[in-house]
Amino acid sequence: MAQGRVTIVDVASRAGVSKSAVSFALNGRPGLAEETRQRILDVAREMGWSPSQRGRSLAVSRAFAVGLILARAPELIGSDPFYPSFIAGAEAVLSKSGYSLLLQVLDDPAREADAYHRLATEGRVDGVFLSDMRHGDPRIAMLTELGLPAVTLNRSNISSPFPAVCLDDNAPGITVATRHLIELGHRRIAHVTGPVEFMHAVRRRDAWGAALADAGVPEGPVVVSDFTASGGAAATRELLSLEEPPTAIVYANDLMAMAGMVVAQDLGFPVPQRLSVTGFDDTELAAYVSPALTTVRTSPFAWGQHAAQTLLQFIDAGSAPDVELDSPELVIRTSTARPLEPPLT
Amino acid sequence: MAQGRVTIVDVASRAGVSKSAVSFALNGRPGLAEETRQRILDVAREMGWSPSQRGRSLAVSRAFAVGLILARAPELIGSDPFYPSFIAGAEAVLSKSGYSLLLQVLDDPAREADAYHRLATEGRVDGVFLSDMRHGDPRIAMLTELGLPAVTLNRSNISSPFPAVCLDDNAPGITVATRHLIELGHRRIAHVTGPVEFMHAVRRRDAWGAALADAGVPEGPVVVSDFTASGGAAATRELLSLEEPPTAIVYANDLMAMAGMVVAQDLGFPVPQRLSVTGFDDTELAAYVSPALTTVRTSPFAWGQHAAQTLLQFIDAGSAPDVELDSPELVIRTSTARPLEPPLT
DNA sequence: TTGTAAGCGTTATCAT
DNA sequence: ATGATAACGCTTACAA
Repeated sequence: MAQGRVTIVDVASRAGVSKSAVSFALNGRPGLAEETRQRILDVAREMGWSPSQRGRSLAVSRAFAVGLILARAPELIGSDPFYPSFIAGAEAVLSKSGYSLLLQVLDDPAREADAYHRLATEGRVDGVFLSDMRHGDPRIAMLTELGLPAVTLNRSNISSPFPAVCLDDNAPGITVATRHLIELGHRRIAHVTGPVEFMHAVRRRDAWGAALADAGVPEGPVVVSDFTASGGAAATRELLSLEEPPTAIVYANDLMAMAGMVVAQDLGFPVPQRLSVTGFDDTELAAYVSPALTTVRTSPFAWGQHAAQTLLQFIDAGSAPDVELDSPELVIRTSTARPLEPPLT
Repeated sequence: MAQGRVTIVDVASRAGVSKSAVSFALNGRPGLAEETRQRILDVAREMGWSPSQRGRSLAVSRAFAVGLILARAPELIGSDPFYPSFIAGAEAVLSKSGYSLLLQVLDDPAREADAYHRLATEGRVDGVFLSDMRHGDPRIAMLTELGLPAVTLNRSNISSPFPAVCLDDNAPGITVATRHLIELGHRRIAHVTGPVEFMHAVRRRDAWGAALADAGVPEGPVVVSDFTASGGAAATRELLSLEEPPTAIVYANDLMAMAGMVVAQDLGFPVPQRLSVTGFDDTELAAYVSPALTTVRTSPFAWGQHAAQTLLQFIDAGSAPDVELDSPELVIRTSTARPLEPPLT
């Protein structure tokens, strides 16, 4: 097991210099002969030394870690392709700066406030990512209070002292999906959304509504669901048993859309002949269901990269500009087609 | 923002005792008058003090954190319901002990060794979870070398100094799935597996083979795939274009199974009439595809709990017993049925 | 250009 | 039972 770890003094004595010289060499500070610096670095590598994060942390009052707290039900996270890619993207830039990611998944959302509180008071992280922004999100007040830097993934509806890194914040992805259906000739276009507490749920709903209004198409029915397969199935059943069922449904995510397509076909609404369907996320499976799902492809990896970059800059400099990432693209597959009967005009 | 944090000396002086007294009170050490202890704790709460994790870490040479490194491609992690639940389970016990989880997702598996190395030498974590165990897994030698405690999720095929926490290690889940098909009367049962470097892939393959052998059923064809939807689709196409296509396929995970079912129906093999299909994982969507997928339900949350418990114990005590979790259960839905033609006996 | 010494906030040792 | 005092491993004035 770990015999006496090699520390900075070992390296110093081996290189015949003082501790501070080693520290300077490591951190690329000026005021060291290039030759000495090189020698020190060589010795360090040779001895397999990397500075103890613990000593470092204590000395500079930094944790060299940022946090991500997910308060959704695990099942929901599990079926969301977003997080792993986001985390991979974030990690790519964090690790370059010697930062780590602390992840917390809470099965009980009630413990959320407590979790942020602990992260802050124990000084485990220097900042956090705020995802799944909610209406009047209480976390931004909480974090300002705690003095913990943050970056919000998209915006809440309240003003925030934190930089926002936005991908599809105004849901242009849904706009283009809805337009696609309109162009195909659909006039009864429904929407299945997620819990209204989530900003992205209402933003998608609004984008859908605005796209319809823009085209002078009457607003179809909306069902508020919960982003789960079971929720998507139930919502679809509800929509298709209306007196005038829609000819197309815009779902707020792929999972609900895929479950919805199955329900539709069971109820005698073959997709896309009698019902067109669009999703959101472009999960891998979306291309392999039948019919293949027309959906909106986002790039969570890039989102993670920018979010991490912005967070680090905010931590460092005390401020960082908002970032708007490129709009996601619509991937057109076979779940969308012209409606059977032309609409009455 | 956070003005000068309150430290242990503040509490000490306010309570009129020494630093060590406060430390003793906090950690419930003997050698303190009950009255003093109480007074100290009161003052601490009153001042809103909690000990700095940084100072603590340096003093006791512990990070109070454990690591999880995922070296799969993010897409693959994203479609795997395993990790979020596992992490939630682990977190549930870690946070009770004041531990945190450090997560790293590597898009480039080549950086894996380096990642473990850094985690260890920088002293960021006190131990790690080893998942996705591989054949002759190089990580266990690496970690013994580094002196970093670990817990393996299931076993590798080589001996290990680390405790193993096992769920379905010998793939009884696949055994029961295969038996289920045999009992239905299938005699040409194929298998689609994951990359053979992964222990769980070969264990599942072996379990499938053993179940067939046990029942005196000839071993069907095997296609080595990659746990992705696209891989599952390709494998299925391959199996169904054989001269004697199987009447049932045991897939090593749900994603491949769901993609496979679609391919089968496209190729004129309606499920379950002409082809029975079983999956593995019981993702949420499995119940909402058509036909609903018969699959094996595991409990990653419990796995996470036990793994964390074991890891903490191993870190603390230097040893911990292996744990075998309950076998997963087979969830029978509508993707499996009796084969059309009775087998020739 | 290099070395010395004083923190950072704990815990742990050892007198008192 | 209690209180100095020395680690822990690093950074950073400041002195040489």
